[in-house]
Amino acid sequence: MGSDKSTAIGEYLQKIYDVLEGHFGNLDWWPGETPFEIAVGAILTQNTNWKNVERAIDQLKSHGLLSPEALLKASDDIVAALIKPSGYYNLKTKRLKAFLYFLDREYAGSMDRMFEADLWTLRKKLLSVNGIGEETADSILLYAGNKPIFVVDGYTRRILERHGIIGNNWSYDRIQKLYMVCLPESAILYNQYHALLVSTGKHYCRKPPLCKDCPLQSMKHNEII
DNA sequence: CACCAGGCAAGTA
DNA sequence: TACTTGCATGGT
Repeated sequence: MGSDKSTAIGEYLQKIYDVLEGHFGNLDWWPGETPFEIAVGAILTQNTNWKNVERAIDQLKSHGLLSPEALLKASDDIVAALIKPSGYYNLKTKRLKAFLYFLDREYAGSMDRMFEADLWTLRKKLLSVNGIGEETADSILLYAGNKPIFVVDGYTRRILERHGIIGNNWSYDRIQKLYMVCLPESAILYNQYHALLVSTGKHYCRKPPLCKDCPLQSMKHNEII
């Protein structure tokens, strides 16, 4: 991995990265064949198990609705029925449509054209879409658009908290900046790092006594913060 | 049976 | 600003 900004926290975050990468290897995220599919997945996976999201995406795909034009034309009832396994299906139908209207209005329905926009300007615009919050916006930017922006999720927060790196009241922005200030600006790095944190969160660090086989078990928490 | 999962927005004080 | 609640399926 590249050099850091030579702070204690920066070195610590890199150490975590190295340990996790040694354990999980190269994960090459996000599961999804096209940028649009990834954006749809980012919305559908809100507070939802990825396995359920896969079912929903498979259904959209098998009905030929995994393109902005097709999905925009499909009725809400049809979409809701197809994405049912992902939960909150009525709400998520509205959120998908809100994103589609935005994409159509601002970028003629083209993901490519959307990603030509300036990163932070685009982020702000995505956040103005109803149903797209910080994590969803950043997931779309990083995983669909290959933009160098760090994604913070529940797993990230939980792992950092448990290891004494952040407090329980740190804002999304603060955690995101912690990473982005300490680590080199790299979409490839941020992609892999977030994927590693999610894998860690899924398999370990679930309930408070840290499990013995957690890859981070050996890490010291030397008075970070 | 309870609890969780790759959140978000709207309502309340 | 800082809580609280609704949204919903499928797995453990």
